[in-house]
Amino acid sequence: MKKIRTRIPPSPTGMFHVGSLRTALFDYLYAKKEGGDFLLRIEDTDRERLVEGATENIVESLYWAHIPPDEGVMLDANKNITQVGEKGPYIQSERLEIYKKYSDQLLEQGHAYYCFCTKERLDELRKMQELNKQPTGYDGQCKSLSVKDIQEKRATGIPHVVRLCMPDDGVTTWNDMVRGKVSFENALIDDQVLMKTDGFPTYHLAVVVDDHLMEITHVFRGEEWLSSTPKHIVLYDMFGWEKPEYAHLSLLVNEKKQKLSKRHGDVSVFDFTKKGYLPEAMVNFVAFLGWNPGTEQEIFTLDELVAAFDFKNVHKSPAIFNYEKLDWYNKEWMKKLPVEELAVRVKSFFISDGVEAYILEDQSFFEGVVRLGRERANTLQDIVNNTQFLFVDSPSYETELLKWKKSDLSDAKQKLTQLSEFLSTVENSVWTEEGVEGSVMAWIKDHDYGVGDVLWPTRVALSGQQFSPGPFEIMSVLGKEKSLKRIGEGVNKIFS
RNA sequence: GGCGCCAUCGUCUAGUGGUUAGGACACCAGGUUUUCAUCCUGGGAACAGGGGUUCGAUUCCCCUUGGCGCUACCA
Repeated sequence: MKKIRTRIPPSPTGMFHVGSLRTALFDYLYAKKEGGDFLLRIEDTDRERLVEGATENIVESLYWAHIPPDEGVMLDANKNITQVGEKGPYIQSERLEIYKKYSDQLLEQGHAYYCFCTKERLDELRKMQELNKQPTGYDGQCKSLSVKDIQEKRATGIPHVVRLCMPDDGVTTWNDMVRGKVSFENALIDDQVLMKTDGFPTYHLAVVVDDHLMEITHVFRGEEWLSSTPKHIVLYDMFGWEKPEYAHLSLLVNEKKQKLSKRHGDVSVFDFTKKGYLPEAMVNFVAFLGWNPGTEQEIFTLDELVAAFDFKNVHKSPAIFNYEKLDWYNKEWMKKLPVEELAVRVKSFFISDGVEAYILEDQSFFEGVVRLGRERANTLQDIVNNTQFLFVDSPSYETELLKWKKSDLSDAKQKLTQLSEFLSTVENSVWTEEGVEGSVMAWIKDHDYGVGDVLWPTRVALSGQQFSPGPFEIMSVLGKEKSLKRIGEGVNKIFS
């Protein structure tokens, strides 16, 4: 039984895309499920679109999502980029002589030919074809060049590319893991450029050569590759190599059902990490785009996904990337994570927001903050946003806010004054959420006060906000001293 | 234009010839509650259309329509 090997081959042309994350996740899940390996290969053959730092971003995104590669481009102990494995290099720009070798082989065998056509001619050709409503594609002019012509042109240094010599009859068919039988007529397929004038291979040559040399058994990729698959299959046959299994995954699309692109909103993994989405939520969400476990379970850990994953539940229609559902997953995961763990994750968001690091050293305070912040948060950033009032000296708010429903401010002042006196008698040892709640509720009952008449102004005095966590939660986080200070300030705001 | 892929609630989806077409998100209503959130209960909401095949089609086949993808010396 051959070892299963999958791979994610991103181009470093920008931040790692959520669609690539989903493909990578499926690669990872399948490999892990089958006891195989998952590799990362960097496909940097387009020299013009290279983006600095993109490779780092790709690797870091994979690690962030907890789906690190087993082989290929990886991170070392110091978080530096490194390459690990016997089949390297795993960065295509470092493999140029390999592609040259195979390109030459194709040339020799007559499966490819030199093409000296200029960009201008090609543009012109395409324009004419479009004008005449003909299928676009190379017209094969250089295919019939004589050996002598070729030698002359090469000798004079005219730039050339190498083109694949597609068979002009027959049908290329394969059995796709998600789509079943797919066929294309060879005659309709263009003589694809394999080697560019700059000596770099195109995707089509490089991907086939590398997947073969790296012993990739399963190729999972987006549906946009469906129509170029015949070219790849033809190449495998020309080389006499064993073909991998293909699975063309449905596209991730936006509300307008178009391919997700950065022109419309957030599409890179980094966009979501910086907003405070958890990798667990992101992975969980993205796994459910085009796949389902066949049960009604919605929340899955990575390990559970590995166990449950099966291609028979991968389906073929495109999936809209639904940000609201992502929020829900993130909220669920924030609830599910232990508070101390969530505190670790959210810490940097507080720091970025300007909270002094030493304040967060107080573990019980910080965890209290987090516990209370996550109740109303969809993201880590939300936790920061809705707990800001806990970090200020005194919350600022309109005095009117202290007024509860049909009650009035002087009543609020009276209740707060009395409550303050009572609270100052509460022992520090009782000053927990439950302790304060028990004491205060009993006190309210003893005085036969309306619960809202007391608790509303108290909560507002503590938080300064119309909507906030409950007063007992806040008091337990703030502690007795600060709580009494805020209630006192509330009293002073009201001039009776 | 050519080629290809796709088609169940608004969204993610279950369903593989016989179901009151199920769940989740979102939405709406009610309840709990000191606010908001949580939580609980309930509700509206879908098989694109037309032909076949069949005793019977959401399910199988064909056509139409619609959406999308590819059609580069980009991946």
